[in-house]
Amino acid sequence: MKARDTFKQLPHKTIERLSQYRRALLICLENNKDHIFSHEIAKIQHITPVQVRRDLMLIGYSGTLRKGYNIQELIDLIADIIDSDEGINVAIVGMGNLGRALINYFSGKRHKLSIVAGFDINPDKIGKKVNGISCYDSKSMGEIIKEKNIEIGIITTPSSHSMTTANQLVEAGIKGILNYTPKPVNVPDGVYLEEYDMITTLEKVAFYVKMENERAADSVVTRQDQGTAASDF
Amino acid sequence: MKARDTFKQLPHKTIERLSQYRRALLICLENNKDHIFSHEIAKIQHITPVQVRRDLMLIGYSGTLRKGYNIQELIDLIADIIDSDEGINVAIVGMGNLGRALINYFSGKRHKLSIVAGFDINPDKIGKKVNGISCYDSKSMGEIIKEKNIEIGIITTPSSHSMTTANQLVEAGIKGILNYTPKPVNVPDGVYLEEYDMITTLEKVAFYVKMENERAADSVVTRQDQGTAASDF
DNA sequence: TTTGCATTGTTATTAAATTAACAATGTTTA
DNA sequence: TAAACATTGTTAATTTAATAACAATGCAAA
Ligand SMILES: NC(=O)c1ccc[n+]([C@@H]2O[C@H](COP(=O)([O-])OP(=O)(O)OC[C@H]3O[C@@H](n4cnc5c(N)ncnc54)[C@H](O)[C@@H]3O)[C@@H](O)[C@H]2O)c1
Ligand SMILES: NC(=O)c1ccc[n+]([C@@H]2O[C@H](COP(=O)([O-])OP(=O)(O)OC[C@H]3O[C@@H](n4cnc5c(N)ncnc54)[C@H](O)[C@@H]3O)[C@@H](O)[C@H]2O)c1
Repeated sequence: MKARDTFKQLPHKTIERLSQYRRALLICLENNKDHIFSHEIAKIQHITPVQVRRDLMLIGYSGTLRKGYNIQELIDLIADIIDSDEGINVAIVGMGNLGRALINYFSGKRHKLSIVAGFDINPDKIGKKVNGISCYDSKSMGEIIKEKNIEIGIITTPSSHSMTTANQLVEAGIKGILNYTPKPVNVPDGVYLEEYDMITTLEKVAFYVKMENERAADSVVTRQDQGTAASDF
Repeated sequence: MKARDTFKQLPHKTIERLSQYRRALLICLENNKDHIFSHEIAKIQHITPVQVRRDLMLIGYSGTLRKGYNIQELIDLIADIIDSDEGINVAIVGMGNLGRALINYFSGKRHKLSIVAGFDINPDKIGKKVNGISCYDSKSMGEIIKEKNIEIGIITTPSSHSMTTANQLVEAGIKGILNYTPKPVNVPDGVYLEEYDMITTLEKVAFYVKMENERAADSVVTRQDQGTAASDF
């Protein structure tokens, strides 16, 4: 069994954390650090040091006792695991507010993951460039995606068009889809799909804020109750 | 124990799914459906019907045998659980590409969750409005947040400023923070924090696409190997 | 030099989340 | 009317993820 085969069995959560560790490590590297302890990584990511060590164990990386992990080595290893050697090309479908924000954001950030095309149906947008990325007519998706060897599609159309767009992407031979619209899509087996839902996260925060508010309100009531009870004596 | 107390113990994942169920249900309602089966919800959300039924069991909702769940009722119940009666006010800090996209997106969508202010440090942005939302100077965060009773802050500043911003928000008495920058922040206990990392998700998609590519490549090799082996006979 | 200590790496345990199993029930069909 | 069926609701089992426990190691201080 090849080393990379063991990576296939990494827990999904570990994959996510590796991406996050790398981000933290890159920042540390900029600050001229060369080694880092598990508890330092843990602090940054709001997790436990054990979790960090366990993840690193799973990818077979060893640190140095009392010195920690070599940052550059670890970055390289993570790259080995999650990046693909040749890089992966990405397209954005729907060059609206979010699509453009994403393009601006990603431009020239990651070597191995590059947005190389945008698609839209609005004639005003087709043919224009955003941050150096051309916007093509959605109708030409099939050709462009093959021509530019695009493997991942990001959907940022209005949600009413998410399914059509997913179908077009699948038809064009895409391998992975990241759907930012709040309307989930269906794709056949073999196409990796991630639904990325911004409202859910905000609603989750709101829920726990609400819970905390109620807890606080309750504990005031409880304190009053106790007070009354005490005055009975 | 009040009914809402049982909700405090709902699994985190269930909270997330409730938000997603509601979204799906609202769409179904628009299409003039009035009832829905667990397997229909499941299909939309790419999960199993059992998961749906289990979640609904946890929130104590019962459907009708062979008829499914009453969509409106379920929407209302979910609202009871995750929304707060009075609504929650939200602020965006960092009125850049992402901040503006979020404002455009949220404007007039959810009653119970409204973005009511933006903050920035760029004089060109301060005093302007985006989609009806005023942009204030970050310096006045303390006052405005109290004045407008804002409980949740969304951070969309450059990542170099995420920690400063989080501190300002905490200082101003915010209850929950949603951090969209790739640089995690630290907040004291009692402030609910969610780190929302867009790169991680894309990198995750890329990882599984890569795995699939390698699997496909391997299986070609395997097939050739088998071919060779067979021709030995 | 020795003792204590910080830190890693790994196994064991616990907790959280998902899935499976199946009884209950009322509807439809034969 | 009876048999088959679709669907819910719930408990049990399984899987996945996180945490705890602790041995091993070698540096630092005494
Ligand atoms: N803006 C946000 O912050 C935000 C946040 C979360 C989710 N979303 C979701 O992202 C999606 C886009 O949001 P937005 O604010 O950028 O909307 P937008 O209206 O600004 O942009 C949508 C773009 O998609 C194009 N489009 C429409 N139909 C298309 C099709 N069939 N093929 C290709 N392009 C098509 C439009 O011409 C437009 O340029 C929406 O589904 C929204 O719900 C947005
Ligand atoms: N654009 C995206 O699609 C995207 C995606 C994922 C993550 N992000 C993250 O979101 C953040 C914002 O991205 P963007 O593309 O909108 O950047 P941007 O540069 O367009 O916007 C940043 C805004 O923050 C303001 N700002 C700077 N310092 C501030 C401070 N201390 N207080 C208040 N405001 C301040 C700037 O004036 C600017 O208006 C970044 O951290 C980025 O990494 C962006």
